Amino acid sequence: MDKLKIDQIAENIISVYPLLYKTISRPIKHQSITPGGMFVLGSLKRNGVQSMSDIGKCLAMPKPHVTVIVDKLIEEGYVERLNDPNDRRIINISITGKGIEVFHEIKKALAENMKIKLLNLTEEEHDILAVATQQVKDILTTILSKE
Amino acid sequence: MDKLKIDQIAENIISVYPLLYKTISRPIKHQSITPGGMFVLGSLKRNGVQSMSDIGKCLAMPKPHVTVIVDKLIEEGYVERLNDPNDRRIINISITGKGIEVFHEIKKALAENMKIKLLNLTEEEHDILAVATQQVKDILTTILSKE
DNA sequence: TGTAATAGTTATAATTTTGTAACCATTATA
DNA sequence: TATAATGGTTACAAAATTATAACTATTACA
Repeated sequence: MDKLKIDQIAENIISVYPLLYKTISRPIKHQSITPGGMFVLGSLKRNGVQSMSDIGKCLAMPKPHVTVIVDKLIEEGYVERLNDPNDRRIINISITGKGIEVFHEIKKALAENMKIKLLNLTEEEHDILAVATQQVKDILTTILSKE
Repeated sequence: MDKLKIDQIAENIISVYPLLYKTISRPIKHQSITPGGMFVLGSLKRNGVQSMSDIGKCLAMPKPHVTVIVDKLIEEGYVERLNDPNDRRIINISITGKGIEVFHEIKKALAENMKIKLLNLTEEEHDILAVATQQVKDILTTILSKE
């Protein structure tokens, strides 16, 4: 286990977060959705139907918080509750057409917002950023979905 | 401008954001510092002395919030106020030795926390993550340092 | 069957973040 | 000099996140 490399990863993550935050939080503003709601929609969009616990695990979010967020999303018609036929304790959450729509809208606003800034980059940097963000996403997802 | 690639970057960023936040916020808990305080320390550590407005701009944080956070950081002795000799309206914030210390402590806790999870990864994945986070950091920093 | 474990909700409180408006001191400018 | 603009603080309210504990319903298992 290379200690130096882990320190570097930690350092990078600490500095990247506020930067990401800056690029992401603005487009979400003015929408009828909170950041938490957006994350839940994103998780459902990526992973398909998920139980309440699954969502909490995926986003490292406490269960009561998931309940609150899902309640609000249902109120807006962005997701719906489904009973699990095999285990009646489980409640599966499914994103609706309207939910997918609003998710794309926000993603479009985010892309639009980024496009202005990305204009200053070279084609090569675009490629690097596309691959690098994908890799970070994949690996962190793997790490955090365990247990 | 490759629209598809930008969409992919936007998509990745939306999914990475909550994951990063969770990896950061957990180790910070139980410390005498909030995520916001951590971001301010990080900004000062990377950019050196900054005015209140600079901090707000760098972190896309409203000014009153910066004041509140800096007040708390000063209370703990992690940063200090410096008067600007050229413009008496400006107050520059400088990280102290104690601030650097606590920043490193938390980074160590973050690294420690990640180490456990990183154990499940291959050496190759470690390399990928180290490089990828570095690239994301560098490129986003470039983009956002422009105005 | 009886007990423990799991899935989810409810309620409540504390903390953090965000937003707004008013305000003072200082600087820039017409 | 009078006025506007800038940097920062204060005060307040609202929203979002986090944490905890108690609770119901269902399932697993000894």
